[in-house]
Amino acid sequence: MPLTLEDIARLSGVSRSTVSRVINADLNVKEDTRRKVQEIINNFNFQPNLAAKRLATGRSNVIGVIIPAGVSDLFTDPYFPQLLQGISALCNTRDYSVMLWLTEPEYERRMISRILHNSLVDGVVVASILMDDPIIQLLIESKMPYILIGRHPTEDVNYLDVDNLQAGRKATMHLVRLGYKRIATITGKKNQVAGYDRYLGYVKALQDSDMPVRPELVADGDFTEESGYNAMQRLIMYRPDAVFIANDMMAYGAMRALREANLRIPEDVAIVGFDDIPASSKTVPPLTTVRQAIAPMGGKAADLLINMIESGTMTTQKVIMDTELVVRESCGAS
Amino acid sequence: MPLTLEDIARLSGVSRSTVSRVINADLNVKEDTRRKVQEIINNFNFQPNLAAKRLATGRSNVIGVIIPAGVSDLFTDPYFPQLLQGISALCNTRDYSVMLWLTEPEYERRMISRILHNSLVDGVVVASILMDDPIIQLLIESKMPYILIGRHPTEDVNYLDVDNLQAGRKATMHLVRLGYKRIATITGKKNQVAGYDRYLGYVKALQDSDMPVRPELVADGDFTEESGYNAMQRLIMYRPDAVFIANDMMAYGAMRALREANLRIPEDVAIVGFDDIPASSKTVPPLTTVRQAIAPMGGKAADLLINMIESGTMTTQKVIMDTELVVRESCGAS
DNA sequence: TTGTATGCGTTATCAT
DNA sequence: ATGATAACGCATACAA
Repeated sequence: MPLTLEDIARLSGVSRSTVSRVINADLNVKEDTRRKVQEIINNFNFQPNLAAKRLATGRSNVIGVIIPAGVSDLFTDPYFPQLLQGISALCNTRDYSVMLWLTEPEYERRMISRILHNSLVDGVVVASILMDDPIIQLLIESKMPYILIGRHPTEDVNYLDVDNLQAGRKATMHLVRLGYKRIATITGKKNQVAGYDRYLGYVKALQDSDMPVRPELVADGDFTEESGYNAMQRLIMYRPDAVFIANDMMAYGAMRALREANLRIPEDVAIVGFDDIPASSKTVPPLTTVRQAIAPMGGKAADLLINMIESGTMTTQKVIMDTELVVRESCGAS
Repeated sequence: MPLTLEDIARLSGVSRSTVSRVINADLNVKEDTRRKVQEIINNFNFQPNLAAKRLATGRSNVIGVIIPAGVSDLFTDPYFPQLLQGISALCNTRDYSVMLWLTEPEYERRMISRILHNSLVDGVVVASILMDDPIIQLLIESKMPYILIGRHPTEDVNYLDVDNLQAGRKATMHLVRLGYKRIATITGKKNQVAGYDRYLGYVKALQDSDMPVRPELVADGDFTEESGYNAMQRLIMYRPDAVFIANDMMAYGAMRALREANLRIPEDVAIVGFDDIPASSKTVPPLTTVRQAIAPMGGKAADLLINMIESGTMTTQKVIMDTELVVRESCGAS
């Protein structure tokens, strides 16, 4: 039912090829006819059929975003919305569209394999990969341009990440400098790179300060509020005077546990979180936390991916984004 | 580079059409050859080119989701992630993919028009529409199957929504029954249907109870935490003993304002929110709020849309989802 | 039951 | 500078 190149050609008295040239800004077209054709296009609000374009050129101007829904909590953590926002905004500027897949673990492999081979997208951004995720292999084999959000230990893998290790170190170091002696940590999932690296940063800060890493002061969580609450309850008996917590959601849980135990923040226990999600400036007391620029990271990822697509190159990229420690009352700042 | 039907045909010693029949589960194919072909397909992990399929059939098995990013706060409110989750999960079950557009106000019209005409998607879900949104007209004119999330006052428009009016009435009525006399409200944006309808529900509850609607007890917000905080500060001087607040984010802001004014919840001021976002069971005190099933609503919307697409009908649909009042301590429940 | 031929709406190559 | 024509990979009407 929609108009085609052929229709526009007939209406403006030229051939299909000329119309195509006008649309693709080909220089070999007389200014006069260009204007004439463009007017018809505008009048009828003609939009070329992208499926046909895809078939003819091999490119769709669509990138895929794959979010393994099982990995993190899509509902409570604004991480993914922000990432999507960044990706989407950049795609708008470069005339790309985004295809979104929230993959469920049970279908993940099959679905990924479909995505990589059915030619719907020119490249993919894959968010929140596990350290040992098998889909990496599929990605590499597929020859499709891709970029991971989240560092990956393997060689020859394209990724983009915040410097979780440095950030974890910086956050813990802040507590060291403030004079805390029994600094604990609540970790994220250690099979996720972010969880692992933040934990390593904590360890490194203590080692660099010649302080012991006490196993009883390391409590594992899984990035959810609930797990932060539980982890803090386990930690309390070991009397930490400060805690570095691998994300803000868990920090809220930890604060809840401290409140229930009638411990004051930061007088009895100081807290540092990670993410600076919007609510963190509104907690009581406001949370000291590491700010990572999620949306810009998404934009950067999409930009790199589109560059790879358009240049046809697949050079390995490893980009590390900076972070910033936002100091608030939860660890004693005024 | 990827394999084509032709390749598979050659490899399995049949014709292109037979392979096509196998893939599309056509009954007219001998079980024997079906198995043979299927095996080749599996061995080579063949995936048909969807652009070509789209071109040949006129259908892409892709639906679009359009979220006007200007309308609400994508980052702090889990509404959109949940909606996306519901849509995505349903699409997985029906073998559809989703294309996501977060439209920015300045480009919105042009972008929508492109989406509706470039044949990338078979239909669209449009979230969070303004009451007077001009894109409705574009939708109707385009003849593309669509469904709005959010009631729309115009006739002959397909939408799906929670019953905001009933829910607002139910929430306010709860406060009436508990004996509160000076019940205030903090509204959402009144040019969004949800904001408007929840406000109407508040008014209706008071009228049905022969209580006056006092203008000074109505404070307008815009669904953000900050606006809830400001609105509550304005309300305090008029001494409300209870407040119905049009969403949970604003309720958090209001609770912050009350805390700063040294007013106790619910002893001095009782609170009812709307959304039951995950954090609402963890506030102090836990928030009484209206729960709407967002993800299921997204799934339902996608289901309806796909039905429209596959049946080729465009009958007007108006579906209203139920809500549930979750009573917690913020209005005096144990 | 299977194969052949045609068309879907573009782009791209080749003439003119 | 422009037009005719052949792909692109699939589905499908028709023939066998």
